Amino acid sequence: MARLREFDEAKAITAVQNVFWEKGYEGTSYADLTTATGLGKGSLYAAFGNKRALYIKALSVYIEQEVSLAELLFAGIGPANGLSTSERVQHFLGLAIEAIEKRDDRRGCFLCNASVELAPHDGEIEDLVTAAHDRLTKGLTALFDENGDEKSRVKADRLLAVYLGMRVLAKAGSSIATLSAIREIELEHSFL
Amino acid sequence: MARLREFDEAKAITAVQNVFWEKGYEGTSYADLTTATGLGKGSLYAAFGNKRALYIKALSVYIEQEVSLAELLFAGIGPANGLSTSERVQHFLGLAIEAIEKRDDRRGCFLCNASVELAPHDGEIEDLVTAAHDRLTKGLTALFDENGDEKSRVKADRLLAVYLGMRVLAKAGSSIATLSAIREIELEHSFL
DNA sequence: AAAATTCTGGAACAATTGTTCAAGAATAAC
DNA sequence: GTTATTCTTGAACAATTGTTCCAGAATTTT
Repeated sequence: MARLREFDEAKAITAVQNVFWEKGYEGTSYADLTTATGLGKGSLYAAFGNKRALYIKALSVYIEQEVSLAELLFAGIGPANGLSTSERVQHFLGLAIEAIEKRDDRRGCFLCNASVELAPHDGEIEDLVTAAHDRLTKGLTALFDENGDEKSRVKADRLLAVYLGMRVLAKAGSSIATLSAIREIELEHSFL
Repeated sequence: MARLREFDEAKAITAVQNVFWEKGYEGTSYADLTTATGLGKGSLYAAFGNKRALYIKALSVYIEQEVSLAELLFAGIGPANGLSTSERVQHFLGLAIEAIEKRDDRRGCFLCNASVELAPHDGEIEDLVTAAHDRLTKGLTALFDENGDEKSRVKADRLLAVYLGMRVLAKAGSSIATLSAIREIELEHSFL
């Protein structure tokens, strides 16, 4: 043992996450990351490695946080306790709306961004993204299964597509009215 | 008048389009573009301008081509003549599946890629993307109107979201089986 | 053929890229 | 307090970035 690490590792990767989330992988320079974290290049490299490793770390943390929350939502655990199937789906799609509505945040879903920008070119990132999608799909499938839905799996896949599509529309500048209307009709249709 | 332009302008922007489509805006260097077109930097700059102008040009051409085709499909004109509403929607969503199935092409939809990477940061590109989405939505709305659908507009927005979501899933590595199943259930649900 | 004009390729540019490394600061163990 | 170890900062690095510019090639008009 010797000199202790001065910076908070978790805060650093949160800062890194925000930069990649906002600007994408190629749009982010290592200088952006040192600025955002307030660290020297040496420290960042020593702690996490190169730019790609940093991105993978940030994405992994994002997935672990957001997908876990979604799983709780789908399962009706915690804050989602007592919510109906429809209400849980409503909250899920609401993620895409609230980011715009409440936070004026057009960074979209980091997972979705990674799928578009990097998954086709980087096998490791593809695996991360695929695993995250699988967890979401499984959670949604179980949710639909609660109602004895026979096509639970396909409906789960389709709902994930709707969610991702809404995220894309939000980045493209779709209005809250449009996004809300999509969610509304989606809820009507899914549970006839 | 003096020396004539030696290269084919249309071929050049097609080459440029393919590079941006494959690698994204930030992932593409001007050197990539000169390599792809076979032109010197001077020629490219003289003919089209800087990197951003080149991207906007390539995106505009893509939109004009693809959105026009989609409009014909929705309207049942040309190759789509005689197709039912359901069949036209099937073909539309098929765009996301066939790229993978027939061409093993994971570049996705250039318009969707632009929405994710650039629309939130570049107003001019946002406008292009929004206009394209509007044309698609209008075409779909008219299609649903043929059946006297009262919620044609919202259904159009929702279908666009499904399409974009499928494009994201395809980039993320979703199987053809999954994508096809999504399309199938989407067709069942949309026309009850 | 000469002149005028436009195109072409690539050299040149400063700025930025991702990464490495070394010199010094800070702390734990002795 | 000394030693050993780890951390921190930032200088240094070669490579690449987007862009400009110029010398020469090509073509039309005179």
